[in-house]
Amino acid sequence: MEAQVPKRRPGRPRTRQQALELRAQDPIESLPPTARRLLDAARRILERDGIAALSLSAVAEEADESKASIGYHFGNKEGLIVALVDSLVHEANRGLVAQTHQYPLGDTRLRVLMEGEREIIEDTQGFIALLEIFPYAMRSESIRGRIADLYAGYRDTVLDVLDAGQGTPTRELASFALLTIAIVDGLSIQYALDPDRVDLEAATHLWQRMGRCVLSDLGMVDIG
Amino acid sequence: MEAQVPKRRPGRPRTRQQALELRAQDPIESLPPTARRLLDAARRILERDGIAALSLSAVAEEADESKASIGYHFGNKEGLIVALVDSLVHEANRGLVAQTHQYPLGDTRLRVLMEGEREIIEDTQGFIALLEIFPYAMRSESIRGRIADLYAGYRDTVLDVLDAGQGTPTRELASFALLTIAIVDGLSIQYALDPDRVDLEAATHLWQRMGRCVLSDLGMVDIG
DNA sequence: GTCTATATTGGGATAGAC
DNA sequence: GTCTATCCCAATATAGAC
Repeated sequence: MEAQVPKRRPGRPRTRQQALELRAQDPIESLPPTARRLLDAARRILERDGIAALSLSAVAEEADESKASIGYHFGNKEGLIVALVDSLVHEANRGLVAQTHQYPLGDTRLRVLMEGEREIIEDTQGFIALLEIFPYAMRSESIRGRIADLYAGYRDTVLDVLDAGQGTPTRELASFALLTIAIVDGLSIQYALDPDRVDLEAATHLWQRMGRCVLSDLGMVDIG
Repeated sequence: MEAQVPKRRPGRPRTRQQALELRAQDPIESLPPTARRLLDAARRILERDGIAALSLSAVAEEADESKASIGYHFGNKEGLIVALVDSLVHEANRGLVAQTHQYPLGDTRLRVLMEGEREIIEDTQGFIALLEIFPYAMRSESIRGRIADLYAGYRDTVLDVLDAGQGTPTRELASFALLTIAIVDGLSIQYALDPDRVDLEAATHLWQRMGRCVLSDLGMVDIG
């Protein structure tokens, strides 16, 4: 009896348009019900108890399914984690896009983006879950590629906010997107480790000031 | 036969002076030779093969010692990892302090700090090792506290560079230190995941520009 | 497709000789 | 202080019945 292998293996998207399309499809909606229950259970365990607690037995019990069904649907543990990453990545993308695209282009949306960062940092769950997977990601080409694509998507979203996404961004704008994402991650780490000694309010305020400073220099936006 | 428990348990340093003193002592120099070999072996395995490969058998083999000796010297695996974190933390601190303190105060040192960041990001080994431990850290109070102290030390070092360390920093300066460290970590993550799509050169250049912009605003430094 | 039962491995811990 | 040998357990994977 052959174990089923993960089906879709989409190539890394080459253009921003392709990346946007990739973000649109839900990787878990097409799964059989049992596989979906298993995946949901895995996500709950990862976020509640961490990667160390993510054993096949724990997943089976949490999902109220059998251990063997994991092997059937995902091949092995690696396959389960790949699917889990896909689901986390999709969710994370959906969240960011939803948060920014409900606002009009330009000044307001940028302010929303930067102020929204603080909420994202305080809601560390999703990010922490990805950090827990990081050790796996650095050893598995397919997992690392998926997370790398997630980050590329994040950067594209920031670019969309800044210039509505047309054309090739300047080197400065691309760098600004890189830094914006880096700030979110970096602050999340320090805040998760030690919330008492990390003043997110002041930090995001200063970061906004720095952004305003350089963006007006670049002639991009004036959010005063 | 009682297992030996880790000896030093220094309280969390309360002042910047205490933090500096803490950074001065080497936590592994006082260890017996066998314990030291075990710890060095653990560090090699962590950096080479990741946390998943850090089993007691692997450590014993790499160190050419017996598995039981780990239990004797460190109590259990958790104790070994705590000691490992101490050693990584000490090393990381030494690196940053050495890099900044060889330069004169003020403008030059700040530029060195910011340009040195790029090297730190490209040399991801130490940071990746800490990230691999992150899942443990979030579940173990003593490990998390040690890493939190490391970050507090980093931030203090940045403050030293900015104002030579006297007095209580303003909220803005404290935030700047926070952001500086966050940038290093955040860029490291994106660079580790996908070096081809991350232009460190341009990103650090833009970050320097943003720093210059806001610091001159604050009347702190002019590194033009 | 799903389950029970089991094979097999490898990990962490420790007793007891030296 | 250090080693050998062993114990116990948890985990993954899979065979085979239904």
